[in-house]
Amino acid sequence: MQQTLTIGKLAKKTNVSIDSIRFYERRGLLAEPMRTEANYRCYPLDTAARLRFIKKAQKLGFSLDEIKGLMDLQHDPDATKADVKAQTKEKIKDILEKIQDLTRMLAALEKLDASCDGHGPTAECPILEALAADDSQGCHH
Amino acid sequence: MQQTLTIGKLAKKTNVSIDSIRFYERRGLLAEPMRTEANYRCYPLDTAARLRFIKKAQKLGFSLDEIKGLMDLQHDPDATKADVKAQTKEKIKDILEKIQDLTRMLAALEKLDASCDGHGPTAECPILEALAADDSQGCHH
DNA sequence: ATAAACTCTTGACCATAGTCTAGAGTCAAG
DNA sequence: CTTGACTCTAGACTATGGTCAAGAGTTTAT
Repeated sequence: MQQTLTIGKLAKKTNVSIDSIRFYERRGLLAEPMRTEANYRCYPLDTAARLRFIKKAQKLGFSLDEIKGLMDLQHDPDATKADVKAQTKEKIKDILEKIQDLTRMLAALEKLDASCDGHGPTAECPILEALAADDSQGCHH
Repeated sequence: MQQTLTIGKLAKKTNVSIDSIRFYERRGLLAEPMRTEANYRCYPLDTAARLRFIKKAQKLGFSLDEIKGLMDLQHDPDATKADVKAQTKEKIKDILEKIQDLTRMLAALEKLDASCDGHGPTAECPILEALAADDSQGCHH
C-alpha cells in the first residue's frame, strides 16, 4: 500500500478532469509527479489539497497564473504574508471595478428596457434606436 | 464625389481597427461592401453607424453573436419590439447574476484579507490556509 | 488469456475577440 | 515615375482554460 494515486483516482477524488490535471502540470501549477516503471504518474495524497486550492482560488476569480503566483509564494521562504495580502487586495480592487462596470451596464440596459413598451414591430424600437444613436457630436475638436 | 469610404477612412472615423472591421465582416456583423475595380472595399457612410451600434452594444456586455442577433432583428420585418425587449431582459438577468457572483467573491476575499495581519512569513498565512482547507468533510455520503 | 479499462504522448481543436504577418497589388504626392 | 502609404487575401498567432483524438502501451478483471 503505497500512499499514491493514479491520475484517474485523483481526478475522481477531486472532481477535476484528467485532462485538466495534466494541463495544470504543463502550466506549472502541479509539480511533475513520480512515475511508475510503466511511466504512469503516481501522485502523493496531498496533491488533492493542491487541486482544492486551485479550484477555490479559481472560484474567487484568480486566474491560473495568479494561482501559480500564490502557490509559489506559499513555498518561498523569503515571501511574506504582506505579499499574499497585497495580491488579495489587488484582486479585491479588480472585483470592485468589475462590479462597478456591470452596475453601469445594468443601469443603461434598464433605462433602455423601461423606454420600450414591447409592442409592435422593431421599426421604431427605442432600444435599437438608442444603440444606433450617433453621439460623436459630444466631442468636437 | 461618391458617398463611400475606404476601410482606412472608416477605421479612423470610428476608432475601430481595420482588422476588426474585416473581422466583423467575416463574422456577419457587417454586410460585404461593394468593391472598386481594384477590389478595395468601399463603404456607404452609414456603415459608421453600424459600427457605433456594435461598439455600444459591446460596452453593454453583449457578445458579437448577440449583437448580430439584435441587428438581424432590426431588419427583420416579422421581428417585434418584444423580441428586442426579451433579449435586453435576458442580458439584464445575466448581468445581475454576474454582479451577485462577484459580490460573493468580494465578501470571501475581504474576509480572508481581514483575517491576516500582514506581518511575518507565509508559513502560517491565514489566506493561504483558507484556500488550502479541506472542506470535503461537509459532504459524507 | 483475453477483453475492458486505464494511461501515456503529441498535437489538434473549442469559444471569444481580435491582432499580426507575408507577399502581392494599388493609389497618391513629389 | 518612383516612393511611401494604403489595401488585398490567407492563414498564423495572442490569451484563457481547457477538451478531444489517435495510436501505443499497461493493468485489471473474468
